[in-house]
Amino acid sequence: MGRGKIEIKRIENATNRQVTYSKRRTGIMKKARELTVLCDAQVAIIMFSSTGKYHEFCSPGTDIKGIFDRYQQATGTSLWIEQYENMQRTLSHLKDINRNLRTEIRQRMGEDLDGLEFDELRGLEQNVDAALKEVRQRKYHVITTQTETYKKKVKHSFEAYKNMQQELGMREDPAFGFVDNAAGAGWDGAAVALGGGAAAAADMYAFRVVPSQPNLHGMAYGGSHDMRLG
Amino acid sequence: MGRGKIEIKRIENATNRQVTYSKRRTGIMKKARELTVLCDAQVAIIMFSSTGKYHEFCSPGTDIKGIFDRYQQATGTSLWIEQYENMQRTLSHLKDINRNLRTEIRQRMGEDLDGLEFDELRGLEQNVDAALKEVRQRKYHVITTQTETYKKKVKHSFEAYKNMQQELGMREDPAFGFVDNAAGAGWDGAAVALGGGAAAAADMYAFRVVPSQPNLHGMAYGGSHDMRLG
DNA sequence: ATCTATTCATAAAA
DNA sequence: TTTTTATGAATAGAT
Repeated sequence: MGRGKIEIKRIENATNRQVTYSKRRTGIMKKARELTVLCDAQVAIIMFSSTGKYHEFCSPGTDIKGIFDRYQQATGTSLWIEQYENMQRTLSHLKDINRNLRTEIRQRMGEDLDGLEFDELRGLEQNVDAALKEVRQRKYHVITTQTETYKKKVKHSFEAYKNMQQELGMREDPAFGFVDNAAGAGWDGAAVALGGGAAAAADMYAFRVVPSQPNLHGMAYGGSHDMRLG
Repeated sequence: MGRGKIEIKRIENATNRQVTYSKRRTGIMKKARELTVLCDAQVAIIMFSSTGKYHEFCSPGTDIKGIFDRYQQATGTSLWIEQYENMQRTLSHLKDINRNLRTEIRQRMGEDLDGLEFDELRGLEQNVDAALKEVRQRKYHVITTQTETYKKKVKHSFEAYKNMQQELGMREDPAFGFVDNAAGAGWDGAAVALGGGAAAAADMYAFRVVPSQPNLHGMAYGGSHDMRLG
């Protein structure tokens, strides 16, 4: 059908290819429309040219999605439904897990204990007790390290100050002595601040429950767990 | 194209309609295949005859789903992709939450504390300490209730026994006395068992950390949290 | 795009 | 069904 028979193989000339695509596409669409009317059929066609241009045909009375839905039903081999249902399952599984995790956290916070058997309560108590010991040990370690660091800082700074004082005293007039004393008082102040810190640290080992709830990694210990799904 | 021109309208004769559907369907499929090869295009066709019979064509190198996915991208009108991506987002959000919850639980168990600041540690300690008090209180309540129940049971049973003994003593011969004594020993045994329970209860308030890890709601306190996604 | 010479598709018949 | 064949439709290459 044309001025000569052509071999069915890729048309190398890009222009010819594009022209042929246009003509034949129109032809197919027309055929599809005729089939739809003549035979009372439903047809959906989606096409992409080699240049990425997109065209579609769809029988009137439905749409591409409608035909694809029917296609999935007909084939049984659901393309997306399967994936979709997999995701649904995964999602609900994750939600279950999250609910359990929240329950565990609440129980570890001493809430919602009504449902627990005695043995479970005993296990929880021992576990929380062990955890408390761990946390205290870690806190102790941190405060020790921090105190050491402060001590070193102070010592270093104080030595720097002494050196400076000494150098100033050796080659400057006595008017600087007053300034030096003031600097010394400043360092004493730092030492007092450090002492305050140590006192606070000691205090922290007391079993004090304060209303303020610090956050850890964005989670409020003792607060409500608002990381649920919207 | 045939022995006579035909009008493009529904073929009323069912047989003719079916025959025409068959022939024209074949024709369209052939055209589609040719277009695919000649023009290096991607084509997908889905058809349903008026009798519900289903046929498809798809360019080699892809499948219906592939073309449909591309179609959705091209049109922007995401029929299903939007839903899919929503679910993906929800899923990854849930996973994040899950991870955070696990972290919180681990920290409440005294693990993974390295990343915590001092203030966070202090908050955690106070929180866990408060939780421990709650758990102990609850355990005490449970054990008290349980003990009361046992006491009532024993009392009730003992009274029933006494009544029986009395009745037997009143109208049966002394040979039953031996049997009654044996029954009494049985009740003594029950009392001893109860006493053992009470002793165990007292022991449970000691800060004992045992290797055994009871489960609560299917979750192992102190165990690994294996409720993660597969 | 539009125009033909050709080839192709297919309606009706068998 | 499939095959045949006369005929209308589609289109390759030219313009």
